[in-house]
Parts: sequence; structure tokens; C-alpha cells
Amino acid sequence: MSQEQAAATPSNFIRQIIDSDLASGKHQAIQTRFPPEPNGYLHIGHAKSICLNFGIAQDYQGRCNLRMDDTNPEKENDEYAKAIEADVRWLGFDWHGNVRHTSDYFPQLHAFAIELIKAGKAYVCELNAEQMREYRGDFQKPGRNSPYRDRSVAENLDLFERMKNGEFEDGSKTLRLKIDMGSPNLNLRDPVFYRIKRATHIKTGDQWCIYPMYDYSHCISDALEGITHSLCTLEFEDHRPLYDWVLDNISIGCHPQQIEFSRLELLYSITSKRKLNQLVTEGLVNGWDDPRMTTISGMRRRGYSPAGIRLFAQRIGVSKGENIIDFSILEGAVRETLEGESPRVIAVVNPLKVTLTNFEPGVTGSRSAPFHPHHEAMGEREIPIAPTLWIERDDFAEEPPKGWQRLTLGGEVRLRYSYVIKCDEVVKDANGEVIELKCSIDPKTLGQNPEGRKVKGVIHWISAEHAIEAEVRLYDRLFTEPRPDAVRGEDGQYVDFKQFINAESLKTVTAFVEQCVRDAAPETRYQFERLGYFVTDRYDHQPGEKVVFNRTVTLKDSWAK
RNA sequence: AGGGGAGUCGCCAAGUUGGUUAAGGCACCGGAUUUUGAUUCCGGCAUGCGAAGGUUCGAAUCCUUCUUCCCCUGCCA
Repeated sequence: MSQEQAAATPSNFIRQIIDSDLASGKHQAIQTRFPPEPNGYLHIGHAKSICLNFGIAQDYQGRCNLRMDDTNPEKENDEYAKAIEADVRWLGFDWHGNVRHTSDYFPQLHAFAIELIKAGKAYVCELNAEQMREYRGDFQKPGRNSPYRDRSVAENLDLFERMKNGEFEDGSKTLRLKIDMGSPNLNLRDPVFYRIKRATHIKTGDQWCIYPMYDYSHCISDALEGITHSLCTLEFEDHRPLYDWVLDNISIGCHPQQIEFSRLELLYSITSKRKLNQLVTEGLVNGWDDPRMTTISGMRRRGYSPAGIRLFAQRIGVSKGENIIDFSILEGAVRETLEGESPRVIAVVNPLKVTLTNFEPGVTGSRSAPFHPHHEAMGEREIPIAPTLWIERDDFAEEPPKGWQRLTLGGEVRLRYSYVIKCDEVVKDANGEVIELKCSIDPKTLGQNPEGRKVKGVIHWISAEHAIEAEVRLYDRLFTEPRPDAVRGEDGQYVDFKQFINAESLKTVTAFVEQCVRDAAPETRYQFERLGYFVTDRYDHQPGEKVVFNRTVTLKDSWAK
């Protein structure tokens, strides 16, 4: 990433902590980590965290690890792990060294568990889940000690060894930290840190039948990797005392500082892996990378640029306050990065036939047009003209509203990069539907302004005989509700978020586009003039064979009300 | 016997050790340029910092009380 971009990253309370840790000599170098669980695809909320963690490492010349937090084999799989790596790379970041896994540390984690047992700080408990809940108490009532709490060290050691060796059934025993059943912080009421679970793990296979839990393994993994600042979201704030307790009670020479920031909430979107998963498994979208999904892979397929997502992350900032961001902020950031780098091309997405009544072969001429109005280096191409054209249906109105700058019967309009035309006649079918416009060109207006009058409107068009067909997928936001997962019914209960899916979120049309896009590679971005940014589909577009575009985002439109 | 957080413009967000007219971005509203109603460029945009008291020459910053919102009772992360 360029220096300018790095320099432009605004400071935040986390960077301030880092600055002071560096200034005080607490740390000489910064080490962060991004620790996703491979139980689903990464989404826009993770993108915020990735930009934060990797961004800090970059700006401070530190390092950032990528760590798969794989302590629950029942939910994790390799497809997700692979996708996570690809998403981080695509976003423009690279991790230090190999991809880490919490499972890499299973042996150390196990050894620290034994250390805790020996120190009388952990015990094997035989309460079942329901009993444990009952013993835990609640917000009002303190918990009660487990009847198994005071077993001898020797017995605990023996039982834990046998748990590990598979002598007990799943769920029959747990290893718990002996902290304080009376703590007002429920996380400290003797939390379970090892459970018996016979499930094949993505990395360790069937080697283990006991698995450590998040609160125990996360802090130790951080410490083993020499993480200096362990950044996580606000809901883990209550877990920090446990994070610290574990590291304070084992012989490990490193104690990272956990710092919490607020989670991103994006309106008209869902940032919950569980719910995104539901959309996929119930077939409401076409996979995790459906362009309507705010997964990283979905946004990629939609045509969002990594730079756009990074700009978005930079704009929303990092704090501990509530963070409800409108979807248009994301779109705006993406649009802004696309503006400068996307070649312009003409496409007609909802065609209406125009016949040029005074077209003269050999006389009526064409012009070449630049691929970008401000970047000559992008080159140009010829825009051929012919007697039959397609224009956008929306660009003609028989009864134009006030302020209309497009075509109307008897009115004039500039054909982009070509002549000024006048609509002389409207042809309709039996149903009264407009099917064709007969227009005449003003031959003196190619490359120059008409004499004696000014024509304000400019519309795009394409020669029917030169255009090629393309499948164009017009995407809109997935939900009709700003907060689809926060709507309550009359009974006060949350309504199923899936009923707010926007039925119009995908419209597939056949459009006419310039020939020059035919051989574009998948994931090539263009601006279709006056329409928006479009990208050739990552999978379905076949260069030279089948042209398939996804609409990334429309252009800003100060005319549309 | 509850605990942990957060309230600064429509949305983010600086501001922390009290010191002048409360940064900046997005959005919005004007206006200029424009063969994309795009882009770009100029200008506007909180006598106010959740509320009320108090301390002080001076308060978003300190004190008191009140108030609103978010998170926590998985052998998930």
C-alpha cells in the first residue's frame, strides 16, 4: 500500500495506546493478529477487523499473523479456511509467516492445563450441561460451587488424562478453572475450558477427543505468538478478566493486551455468519459469494474493489461507540475508487430502437472516444454509427417531467460522442407501447456545438449492427429493511429476517455493449457511461464467448429523486 | 447481588492532562465547469457536546445527581 494511504489513516484510540506503549518502551515492535474461526465466510465486519489489524502492522512496521481459531471441529471446515486466506489476500494484505492455527498449540494448551491442575487451579467436573447452568446462578444470584470442585490434584490429573484418552463419553466431564462462583462477572464462575467432543478436526483429525475453549486458548495462542495488542470486538470486554486470569496463572512469559472496539453494523445488510449461512443453506441466495451478499467474496464478485473496501474501513473509523453505518457509505467508497481506474464504455441495458432518417452512408461520420475523460493514457476507440441505434428506454419520455434533459418528441438531445438528434416521430405497437423513435441528425454537430441554440442533454447509445449482446445482472440491496434482523412483531418477538429479502435484488437482462469488452478477462471493471460500474463475472463470463456483467453500483444520480 | 461498556451535526469521528471562534470525513444544500444529470472545483453546514445542577476568570473536558442505548447467565467463537 502506498505511503500516502498509510499516512492518511486517521488515528484512533487503539493507535494511541500503541503510540504510548512504543514511547514508554513497553514494546519495541508491534505484533497483531487476525483470528477468524473457519466456520463460515468472512464478511464486511471482518474486513473492518482485517484492515485494522493488518493496517496497524503495516503502519508501525510490525507484523500481523493470520490465525485460524479452530477449537470447535463440529463447525469448522477446510473450505472456509481456504476462503479466508483468499479473502485476506484479495483485500490486499499478507500475513507474517505461515498461517497459524490454534490447533498448532494443542500440545502446549494441554500442558498448561496440567500445570493449572497441579497448581490446584483447575478441576474435572461431572455436572451435566443443565446442572452446570443451575449451579452457575444468574445476574441476580451468585453461583454455587460444583460438588466436584475440591477433588485432589492427583484425582484431577488422573481424570483429565483419562478424558484425553477417550475413556469417557462426550459431554460427561469437563475441565474447569477454579476461579470464583460468586463473581458478578459470569465468565469468571469456574468456566469450562476443556470439553470432550469426538469430532474429526480439520487439522488434527482424530488425534484429540478433548478440545480447549475460546477463552482459554485464545489468550495463550496470542501469548505464544508474542502478540502485543490483541484486538477484538466489544462483546469480549467481559471476557478480558478471564483472558488476563489465564495468562497470570500459567508460566508463560508474555501477556498481550486485549483491546476491544465496536463491531460494525451495516444497514440493509447482515453481519452475522450464522444468518449468512442460513441464506446460503436455504437457497435464498446463490452461495456465499452471491454478489448481493456482503461477504468479502460476494463483494468481490459484485465488483467492489479491495481499495474501496479499505477506504470504507478507513472512513468508518474505530471507536467504542455504536456503529451503525448506512449501506450507501460502502457504495460511495467503492464508487470513489472505481471512478479513476475504470475505463468508460457504452452499454444499453433497456433498449429502445432509434432509426436515423437522414443517415447518409459515407457522409455520416463517427468519432473516437477516450476510455476515460481525465486519463488520456487509457487510450480511445472508435464508436461506429449506423442507421439503427439503441438508446436507453429511460432516456425517452413522451410527457417529460419538469427539468427533463433527455429525449422527447420534437426535442433535441446530444448523442454521446456523436451528433445532436431530434425526435420527429414516435412509433407505437397495438398496445400503445413505444417501440421505435424516428430521429434526424443535425449533420453540423459532430464534434461541435449546434449553432444558435444549446442542447443540454446527452444520452448514450449504441449502433445496433455493431453492438454485441451481454448478460447483465442488475443487483440491488438484498434487504428491504434497514435492520432486517431487528424488526419486532406485535408479540414483541423478532421477526424472521429472511422475510425482508428484496425480491427485486436481482434482475437479469440482455444488454447491448461495445465490442471492445468481448475479450475482457473475468473481473474486469468498466464504467458503463451514465449507468454505473460493472464487472465481468468472475465465473460465468467467458472471454470471447459469453459476456456476463454484474452491476457493482450505479453512478451517483442527482436527477433521480 | 448484578456486572461490563457507550452517549459530540442526519451517519461516522477528533477532542483526554480544563484555555481563544468544537477538527476532519460522509451525506446534504447552494454555485462554477462539464458532450456522463458522473467527475472536478468553490462556498454553506453544532453559541452546541444525553439532561440538570455545581466548581472555576474560563468546562465537551473536573464534581454531583439523573437519563438513554448496547453487551453478558454455550460443554460457541
